[in-house]
Amino acid sequence: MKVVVARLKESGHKLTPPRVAALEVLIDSSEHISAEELHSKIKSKYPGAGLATTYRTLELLKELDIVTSLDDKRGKKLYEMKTRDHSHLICRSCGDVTEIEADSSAKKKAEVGQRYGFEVVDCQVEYHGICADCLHTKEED
Amino acid sequence: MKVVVARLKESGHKLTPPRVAALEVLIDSSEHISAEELHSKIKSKYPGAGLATTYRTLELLKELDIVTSLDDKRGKKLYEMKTRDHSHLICRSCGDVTEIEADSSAKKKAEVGQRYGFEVVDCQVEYHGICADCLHTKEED
DNA sequence: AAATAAATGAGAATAATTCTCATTTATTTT
DNA sequence: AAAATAAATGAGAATTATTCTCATTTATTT
Repeated sequence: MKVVVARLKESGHKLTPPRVAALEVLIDSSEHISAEELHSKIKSKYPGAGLATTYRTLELLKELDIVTSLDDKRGKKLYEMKTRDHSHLICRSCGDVTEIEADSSAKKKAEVGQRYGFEVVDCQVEYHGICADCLHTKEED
Repeated sequence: MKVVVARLKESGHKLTPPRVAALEVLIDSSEHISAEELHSKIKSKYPGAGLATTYRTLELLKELDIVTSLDDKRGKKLYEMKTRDHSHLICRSCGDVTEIEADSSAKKKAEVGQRYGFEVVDCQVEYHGICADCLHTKEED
C-alpha cells in the first residue's frame, strides 16, 4: 500500500478517499475483479462513491502500472493489482480465469526491447483453452 | 480460404454470403481490424449485410479458432485471422498495435497443459509499453 | 423440388464505459 | 492556519459497443 500510494503522489495525483478505498479493495482481492464488483465494494467502505470515479480510478491505476486488466471469455474486463508477473488460463467453456505462475519474462522483455526498439513495461500472457474441470465434465458425458 | 471454409462446414455451419464476405475481408487484412471496420468492408462486398451478423460471424469464427481478438490501448476490440502464432506490442502512448514474431510457444503450451491439466488451444502474448516512434518523439521535446 | 434447421436483417434493448458540469476537496502557498 | 488553486468528485445524461428478438429468408439435406 505505502509503495503504491507513494507512486500516486510522486506522479502528482491526489490521495482521495475513493482512491484509497479502491486500492484497499484491490489489494484485498486475491482474485481479479470486475469494475462493477470493485465499485460495490468501494461503496461499502465509502458509500458516497460514484461509479464514474471508479472507472476514472481504474484508468489512472492502469496508467501508473498499479493494476492490469484482462478480458474474460465473454469479453468483460477484469482488474487486479499488478504485483508479481503471472499469466492467465482462460477457459473457453466455462469462462473461468485462473492465474498461474509466469514464465521467465525478464529475458523476453529485454529481447523484445532490443529487437523492436520498444520499451516493454509489462508482458501479459493468456492461454486460451479448456480447463481441467470442463475436461472432466466432458468425459462424463 | 479453402481450409477455413472446410472447418466451417465440418463443424456443421452454413456457408453464407455474409460469412464468405467476412472471411475475404479478414484474409485480406494484413492488419488487425475493428468490428466496425470489418462491417463496413463487408458491406462494400455485400451491401445488404447487417451489423448483428458481423458480430455473430466474429463470435463464430472465434469459437472455431479461425480468428482471435485483442484489445487496443483504449479497450476497443481488434480482430484478425489466426494464422501463425504471433505476439503483439501495444503502445501506451499512441495506442498502436504491432504484430511481432511469436516466441517458441509450443513447448510452453505443452508445459502448461501438463502442469495445470488445461488443454491449451491458443496462447496470446502482449507486450505493453512505449513504441519506438513515441520514444523518439519524447526525446525531441 | 420440398422440407428443415440454421442464418439473416432490422431495429430495439442492454450493458459497459465515458462525458459534462457544477461542486467539493487535497495540497500548496502564503 | 487560512486562502488560493488545480485536481477530483458525484450524479446523471450521453455514448458506444454489443447482444437480443422475431419475422423472414436461405443453404443444405432429403
